Amino acid sequence: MADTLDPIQELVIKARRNQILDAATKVFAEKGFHPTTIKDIAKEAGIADGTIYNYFENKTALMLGIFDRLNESDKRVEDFSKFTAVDFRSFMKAYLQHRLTLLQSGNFEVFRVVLSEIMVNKDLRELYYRKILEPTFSMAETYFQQWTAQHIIKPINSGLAMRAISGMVLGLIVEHIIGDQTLEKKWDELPDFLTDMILDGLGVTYYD
Amino acid sequence: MADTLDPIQELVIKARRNQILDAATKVFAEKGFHPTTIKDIAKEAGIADGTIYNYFENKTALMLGIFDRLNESDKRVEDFSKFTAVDFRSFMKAYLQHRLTLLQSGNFEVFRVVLSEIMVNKDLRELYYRKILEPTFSMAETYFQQWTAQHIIKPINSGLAMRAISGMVLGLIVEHIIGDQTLEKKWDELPDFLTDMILDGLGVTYYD
Amino acid sequence: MADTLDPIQELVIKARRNQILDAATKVFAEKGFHPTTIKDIAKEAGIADGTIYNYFENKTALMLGIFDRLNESDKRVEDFSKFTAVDFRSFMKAYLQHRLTLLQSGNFEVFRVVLSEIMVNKDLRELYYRKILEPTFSMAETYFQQWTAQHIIKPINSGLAMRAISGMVLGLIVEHIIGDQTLEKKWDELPDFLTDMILDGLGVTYYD
Amino acid sequence: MADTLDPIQELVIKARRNQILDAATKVFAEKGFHPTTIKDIAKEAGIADGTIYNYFENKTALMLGIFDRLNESDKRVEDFSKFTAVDFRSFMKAYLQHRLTLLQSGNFEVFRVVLSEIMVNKDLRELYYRKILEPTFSMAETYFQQWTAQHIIKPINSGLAMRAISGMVLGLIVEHIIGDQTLEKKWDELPDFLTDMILDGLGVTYYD
DNA sequence: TATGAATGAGCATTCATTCAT
DNA sequence: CATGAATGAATGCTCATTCAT
Repeated sequence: MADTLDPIQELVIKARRNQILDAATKVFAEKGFHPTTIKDIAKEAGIADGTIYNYFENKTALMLGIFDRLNESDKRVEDFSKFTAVDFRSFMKAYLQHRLTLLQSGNFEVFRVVLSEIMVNKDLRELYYRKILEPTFSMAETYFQQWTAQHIIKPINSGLAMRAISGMVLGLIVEHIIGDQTLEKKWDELPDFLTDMILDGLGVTYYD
Repeated sequence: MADTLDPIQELVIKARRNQILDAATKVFAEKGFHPTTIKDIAKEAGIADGTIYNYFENKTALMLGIFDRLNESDKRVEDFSKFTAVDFRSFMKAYLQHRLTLLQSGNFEVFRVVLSEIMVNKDLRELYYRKILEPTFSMAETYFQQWTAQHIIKPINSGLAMRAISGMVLGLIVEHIIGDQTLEKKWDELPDFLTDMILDGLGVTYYD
Repeated sequence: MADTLDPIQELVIKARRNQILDAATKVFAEKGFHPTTIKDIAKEAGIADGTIYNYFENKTALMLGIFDRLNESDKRVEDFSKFTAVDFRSFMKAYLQHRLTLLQSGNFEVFRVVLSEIMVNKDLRELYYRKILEPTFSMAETYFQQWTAQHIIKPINSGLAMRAISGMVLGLIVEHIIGDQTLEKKWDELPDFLTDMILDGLGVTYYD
Repeated sequence: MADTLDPIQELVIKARRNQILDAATKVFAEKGFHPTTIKDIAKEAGIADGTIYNYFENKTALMLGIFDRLNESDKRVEDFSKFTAVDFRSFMKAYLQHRLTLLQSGNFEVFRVVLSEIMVNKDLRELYYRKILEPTFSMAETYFQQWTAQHIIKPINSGLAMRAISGMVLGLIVEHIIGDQTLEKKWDELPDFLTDMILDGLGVTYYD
């Protein structure tokens, strides 16, 4: 009858969805997507199997849901304008800091599963590209062009530069996920280190 | 009866294994690991389901097998000493060139599946780390330390530098896998671009 | 508290039952008994799932309910005394007319489902036999015996004759249900045709 | 490799299919189509659940299979030319005899389930019409027209006559299925009785 | 009474793996 | 060794029914 939901109902529904996604996140992180059964998730959430299907179309939708939540928490960050800093170096440091910290506190485990599935599931992949990668790239490129115009950075291919930097972050995360101990230990040093490396390069003189 | 195999037998076995792995590689690349059935692979290889189990313990072992073959072909490359170049810049360019070209010609699809599974499967992950990442890192670090000593590159944390660079390559591959069009188009420009970026940095002056 | 229901309450209940049965009839007719879910019916009726269980024991009881309503509307007709006609031929025509028209205007679809379920569900089958077939047969047989005594029809086995005739009607309905186009087109000619056939036979002479 | 099967293999497959269909027939007859589980059938057949799926696409295909077997056994009969008799009356008697006997010896139970499902399942219904009803009707009509031309029967609408007669048979079967005791007891008298009724009619004189 | 979220038993189907031939 | 039929455990998902509100 009513097209719109009682706002309280809406809250309850959101809470239940989150409860389920929390459980799914935890179990997926532990066992991976495919080996996890709906029963596993239901048990973890302390509800019946069937209840999950009142809130999610199917198992894949759970992945989507987790993905969306990651996405939401990302969005709050990804606005570069937040990183207002006096100079470019500080800006880059702040950005890297943020990006690399995001995954700590258990998020590594989720990201492991989500990224794994993204790589292999076309729908998820396209979603990830459209909702995250593309917007980020687009915004970042604008900034790079401004900085270039302001002679803050060299007049390089901003599209590639930005992809290289974000790729570097992504790759480091993957290496961390795969179990590299050095990265695990020195993760906090990365923002500083990478900033210097990106801005100044490794070469001993700038004309090398 | 015999502890050692007839060398001809051994060849036949190796050939059969490769035949199966070729099929598995193809089907995994098309459908992903979990959605692929043993029957799919058997059909692709033109043999019976059961035959596969004469050559591989189970489905996971097929993944391992594919992984090992990638590994083998990697090994032939990964020896940095091959990249003997007059100067460091040329060396870096050659290395990146090699690393980035490796995945072309259909290998992207396999790598997509293998990496996806590596991220999520503990055994595979450890194997990957132990057999590939760690040796590479170890060798690379040695080189970096030499270069530092020779004042070819700045005296930075060679462990992090090398992880950042290989991470960048890995991340760019992942971004490519995920479907980024810009990377697809400009893939060939990357070795040059990245070399400059890594050596000289993006900053407009080296003291910025 | 009260053993007897407020007559208004009773009306309300009857109305609600009918509302539900209307919905059930419609959906059963469209999708069949087993494929139809309680939710389907509730949605069609514009009420909640649970409400249905305030009026019907379970899903089967809905079938029973539909069946009973068909039964009721049948009863009003099945009294042969209604078909008072000057002669036997007119009587038979009127009866067949009535029987064959009964299912038109959407009732074919319901009957399809009900009959299908009757054939397979023991309870329903017995109910159908006890409440409909047997009484009808019983009444019809009485009439046949009268007609025989009055030399209106031949002195044949009235039990078989009557079963043959009603069987013919039933069979034609089933053939129609199954999708015979000829019957669909010529349905209206049947009363006349069948009457002649039943009374005069197909043989070219009566002593043939 | 081989497109054609080893003829022995083919026999084995046919035997296994029949074994499964025997079991399915039995259990369907006992419990009806929907309430029967694959496990029920597998248990009855003495094989594993999964084995059934090596021989049949899905549960519905089992119904189809049963239907096809009924169909086959029907075909051997339905050729009217078999019923060569000196006169039409003998012919009709032989035909009815055959038709009504066909379902005895346990076949009633199968037919109950098959017909029930036919009424409600569109695919099955169309199949039944196309493979059985239509060909039968078509052949029968030809015969009726011949008989009419030979003045053996009255010049009536042969399409309707034949549908009425086969409908009568079908309806009597349904009435029997539903549990009518009279029909059960007098089933054997039907061929004679119906023949007379069809040819001579019930009316006391042919001009009534 | 009406609601509809929660339940969980139940089922069709899949598929890795085995093993007799 | 090769085969492929047989296996049966495992799982995603459905849906009749209940019951707290």
